[in-house]
Amino acid sequence: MELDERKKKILKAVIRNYLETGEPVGSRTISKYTDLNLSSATIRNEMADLEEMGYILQPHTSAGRIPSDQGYRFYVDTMMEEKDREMVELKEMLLERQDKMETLLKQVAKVVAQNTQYAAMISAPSTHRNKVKFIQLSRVNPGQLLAVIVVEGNVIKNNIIPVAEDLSDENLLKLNILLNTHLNGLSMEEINLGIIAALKSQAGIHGNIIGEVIDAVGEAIKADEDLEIYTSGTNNIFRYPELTDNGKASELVGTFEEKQQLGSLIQESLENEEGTGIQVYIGDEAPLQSMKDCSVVTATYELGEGMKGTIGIVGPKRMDYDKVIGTLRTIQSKLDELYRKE
Amino acid sequence: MELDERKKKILKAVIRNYLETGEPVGSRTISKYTDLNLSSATIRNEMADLEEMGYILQPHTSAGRIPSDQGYRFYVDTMMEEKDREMVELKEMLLERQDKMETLLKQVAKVVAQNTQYAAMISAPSTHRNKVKFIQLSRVNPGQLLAVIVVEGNVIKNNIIPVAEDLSDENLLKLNILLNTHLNGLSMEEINLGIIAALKSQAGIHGNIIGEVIDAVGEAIKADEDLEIYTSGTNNIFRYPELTDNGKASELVGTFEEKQQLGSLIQESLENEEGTGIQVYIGDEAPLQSMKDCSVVTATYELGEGMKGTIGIVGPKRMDYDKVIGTLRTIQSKLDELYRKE
DNA sequence: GTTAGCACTCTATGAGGTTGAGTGCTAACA
DNA sequence: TGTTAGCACTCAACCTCATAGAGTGCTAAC
Repeated sequence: MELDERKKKILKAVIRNYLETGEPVGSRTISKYTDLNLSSATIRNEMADLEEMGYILQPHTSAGRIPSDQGYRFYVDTMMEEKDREMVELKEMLLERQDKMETLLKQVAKVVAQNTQYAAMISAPSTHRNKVKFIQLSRVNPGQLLAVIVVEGNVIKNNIIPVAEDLSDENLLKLNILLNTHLNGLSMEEINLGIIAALKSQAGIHGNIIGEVIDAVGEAIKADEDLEIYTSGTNNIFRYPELTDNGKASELVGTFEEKQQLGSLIQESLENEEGTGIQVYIGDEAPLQSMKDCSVVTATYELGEGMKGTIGIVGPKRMDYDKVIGTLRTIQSKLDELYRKE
Repeated sequence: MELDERKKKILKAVIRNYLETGEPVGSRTISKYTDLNLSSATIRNEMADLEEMGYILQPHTSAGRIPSDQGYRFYVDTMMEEKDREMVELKEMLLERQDKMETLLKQVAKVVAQNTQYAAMISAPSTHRNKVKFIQLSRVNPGQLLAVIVVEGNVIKNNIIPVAEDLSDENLLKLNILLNTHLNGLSMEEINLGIIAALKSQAGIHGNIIGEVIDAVGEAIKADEDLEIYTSGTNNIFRYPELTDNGKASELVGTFEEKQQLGSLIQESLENEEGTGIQVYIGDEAPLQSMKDCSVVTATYELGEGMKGTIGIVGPKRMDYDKVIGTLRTIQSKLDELYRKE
């Protein structure tokens, strides 16, 4: 069977209507509120076809139709009309420039959640590929060294390194020079065991203690930056009964609290990125079991210097895709703008 | 009317039973399952008295009794039998020592939530009163200085300071010495505008740029450490219908996500602290509107050096107070132990 | 002071009936 | 051949009513 123009129009009408009301849509409604000028009977025939083709389905025999996952997918892929979103708060927010990445991200998440009325999350940009700019070891206490590492994008890591034996000022200075000359300009990804070993052999005679410290610095650099993820508007899920019935809410809230779980979503989104960097996962398409009754829309953003992160929105399948995608696009461009200004 | 021994016994039985079952408790149940050997009729008379005195109440005329807030309060204050809690996971967890405060706190929250099956939160210890141990300014980029400040307890703060004009190596060194000699040993609280001004005048001739940097360091020290709070087991609230009915869940989840809101609870708990540092808020007693149908138990903990933080547990009023308080006490002592070992 | 007995209250449960939205099918129509 | 009016049918949602059962308060007797 073919999906002709009329069927498309009807499908679109069904989806639009269902997105608005959340109620199954009947043939009479379609017949009255479209410019097709067809009787409900004709619509019924067409709807039966659409159901057979898998685009819509009936919750029960005597109810109207609701879109199936396939129907949503078709809508998102071919029929959406993105809405432009003006977000005043966002503009104001970005005017007073945030020095702290954390604050910025939290605010973005909040604005997104408030604008869309869905649950939002945002991952801090990964800095693995950023280059080391500056390394410094200082003596804080006898027996404790402080290692500070700054990478491009002014991301700062610090670690306290316990040492068995004190280093002389002279050795500390040497070590600092050694570390900086060898590691500056390398990305954190590139600093591997081989490089660390080479460094150690260069340090030469000073032996054990220095070896220890170099190892610790290596560790500090490698240390899996624990995926920072911020969420906002988790409680928006309570606006949608289909996400809250039968204890589904518990699962979702759990997932949003255990931020690592959201990691797989971030991962997936960064990997599949192409084009606009916006992706829609409908129902089972999302990699998280707890979201099988949701739709998830993700967008990657870039803060320059290869620092890529992901914003995600989680809501019911009958999500206002147009609005959500419009919002995410606006955010993407604002963040881009923000970076360029710097 | 007086609360004699028999009434107390009956009250205790009602509360115990209700904590277990969550169902209103009838006179017959009490008559059968206590060692009082009284008929249900007698119990009924006593229960009528207890109701008049405000310790228990009836959801409706033909139902059993449930404890009132006053009843819970009486129970918590005078009749509780704390249960010793052995928490194997906790021991294991603390064996592999956590170097990062953040990881430690998250794990504690998780263990507490899992053990009690209520929602848990924990605030990072405040470091306002901790003394500055070490300050260092370094040049990262032309035009950007990195300020690293270490306070007792090895809490590290860092800030990038933009400078209009580059400082010479010599001046930077002088500045470092100046900052360390004057600020070391002071607590962050103690470093006020007066001290900063004195420092500036000491810096003397170098004038503007140095003044700017000193101001920025002052800012960095003052910068309200944004109350770090971690939560775990928020979704445990779904185990208790009385917290989930009529959209209450939404409010609670919101409060747990917006961590600042939990701040007032932390505050309250630290202020009212006395004795064991454990406090119970029943219903309206908690400072948060969203928790008016909950009970909240908080415990302050100390990681030495005056670093005090708060652990909180939020659950239904029919919470297993004995277990919760036992758990918190165990945690308190483990954390104390942990510090002593260091 | 304690208890047995009884009338009373109120919730929870389930059966039965009604309504209304919506369908599928058929036959007539353009 | 596509469209439509009409009709019988289905099913969830809602209301009502009756019943069972848990529990109470009160009274009178022990």
